[in-house]
Amino acid sequence: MTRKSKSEIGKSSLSKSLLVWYDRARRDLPWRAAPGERPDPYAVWLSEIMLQQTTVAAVKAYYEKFLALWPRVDDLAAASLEQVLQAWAGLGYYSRARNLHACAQRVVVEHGGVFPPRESELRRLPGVGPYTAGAIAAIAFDQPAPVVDGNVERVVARLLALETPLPAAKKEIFAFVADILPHDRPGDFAQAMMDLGATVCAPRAPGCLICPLARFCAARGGDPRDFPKKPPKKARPFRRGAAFVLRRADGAVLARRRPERGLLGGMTEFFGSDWREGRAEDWPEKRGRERAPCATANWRLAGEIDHVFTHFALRLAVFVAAAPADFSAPEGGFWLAADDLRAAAFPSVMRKVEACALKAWDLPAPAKPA
DNA sequence: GACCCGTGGAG
DNA sequence: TCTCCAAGGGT
Repeated sequence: MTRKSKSEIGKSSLSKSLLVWYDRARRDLPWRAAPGERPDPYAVWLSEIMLQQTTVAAVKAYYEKFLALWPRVDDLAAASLEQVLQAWAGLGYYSRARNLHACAQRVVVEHGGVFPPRESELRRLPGVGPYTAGAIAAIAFDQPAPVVDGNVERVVARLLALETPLPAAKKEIFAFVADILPHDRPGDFAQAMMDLGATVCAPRAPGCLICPLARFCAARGGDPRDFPKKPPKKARPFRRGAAFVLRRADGAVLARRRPERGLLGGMTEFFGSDWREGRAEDWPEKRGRERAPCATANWRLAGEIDHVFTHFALRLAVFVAAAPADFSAPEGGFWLAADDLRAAAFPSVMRKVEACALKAWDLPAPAKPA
């Protein structure tokens, strides 16, 4: 029997303390299997994609909706991209939805409808990066894969009092996690690290007094909030534009689809101008109207809406008009029937435009979709 | 590595 | 135009 070094004992003890805590304090989440049970890889994958840069609270309703609409991966693969985008609308980062759909089809066609258990195979699937591949391998298949997300980065940066700023510190963090990973419960270990980061080792209010890893933590004694070190953020530019909501007598509105790639790719939107950088005073009302999809309609300004994207803020002037009787949808446009409005693949910014227009017409705001 | 890509909630 | 951020991935 080989003697264990002091650091090996410390690492083993750290993992044990974490798992003991996890068995008592683990969060009960819809996609999480009961203790001792193996979760459905499809459910794990679906939840992991949705949880990318997205809060648990925001994901829950979408997760339930997707699982109800498409209980298995072949159901999702058989759906149209349009249906998937409609169901994803409002959750953000829409390339995830496009990749989700493509990934489901790949799993069906290339893997017989069964998710591959190996991290290296998972990594090749669209929308599955280093984190997600490790998470699925560990959680769904109990493979000893290191799982490093934002929570784990914060927990480890504090444990080690890492002076290296992110993202440069990722290598070091990954190596540490790989080193302490217990091979008997890799799935629970991954989820325990993330639960700890989410509920105890929180960004702003770390609960060091109740932390099971406090005795291992190098940041304890100082201010844990000093870690991880992060580079300063860039200023967010301001853009401005106009949106046009044209309404037919039967209540249908004119819409179009955005290009497959790029911002809000594949999503439905109202016609509008470009969104250009500039100050509010550089955008007189008249300039917006020039871009209207129907020159003969009597456009009036309904109001303005504000929306914040990841890398710019947007203010949109919302113009509304009744469609002339002889007007037909222009190239690239289509009429969205009043009954189909609620289910349309509108991103949140377009829901704001819609709400602004409905209010101007004194129409009731649509009920929030289930 | 840098930049693009949404949204809503907490503090 | 408060700031910060949440189970990242693609290019």
